[in-house]
Amino acid sequence: MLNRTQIGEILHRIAEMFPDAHCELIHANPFELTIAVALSAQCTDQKVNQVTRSLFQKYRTPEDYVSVPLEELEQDIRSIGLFRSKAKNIQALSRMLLEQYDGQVPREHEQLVQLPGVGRKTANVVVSNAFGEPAIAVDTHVERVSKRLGLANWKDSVLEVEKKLMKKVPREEWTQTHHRLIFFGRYHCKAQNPACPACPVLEFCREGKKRMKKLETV
DNA sequence: CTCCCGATAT
DNA sequence: ATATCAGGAG
Repeated sequence: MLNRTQIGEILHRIAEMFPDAHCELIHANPFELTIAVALSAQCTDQKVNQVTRSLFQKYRTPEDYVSVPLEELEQDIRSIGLFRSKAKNIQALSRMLLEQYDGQVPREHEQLVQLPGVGRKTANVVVSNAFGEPAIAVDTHVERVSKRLGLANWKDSVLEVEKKLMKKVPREEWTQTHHRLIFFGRYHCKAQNPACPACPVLEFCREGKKRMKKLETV
């Protein structure tokens, strides 16, 4: 549907819209980033930052997370949701870091996804934001935006969406593009009430045009 | 595929 | 009341 030129124009306009898109999870090192991303599943970045502000003061190393009872860590992250599985994962992840990696977060994607609670998306966020390795992490925003715009198909899995985006974008722009698509999805092309009437890429968006027609009939 | 789950927006 | 939020594991 979309040709090379159109895709380039779409990404260019989104880049102009959010020139300073970046990781909004507050962190001071790769370990904190890994914890923050693991906590961010089905939860807003704002809420994660609210919890990690105190969490990262109490827990600074993998040893710190392992040294408390599971129930205590659960209470410390309870307000984030999915807190039982996340607390268990964080302790197991910390143990694995201590046993296999001398307490350091590994730099390789292949090793990161072996950590409990770390899947493909989280690993991509860590390698790109903490270690400078180009990656496109497909989260709920990237998936929704890509499918609405027609950069991917509605039936595509998140892995298929990631592959299609990597093919359409130069490798050295993967991480920036990833952040811009997140900002675009979070602040403009939102899940509920997307701002189609004020959208700079409406002319390329099948879903947007469809939504505009529905607005006219009302 | 379902389950995990509290907080917030709509 | 319901949908959604930087998903991952079983």
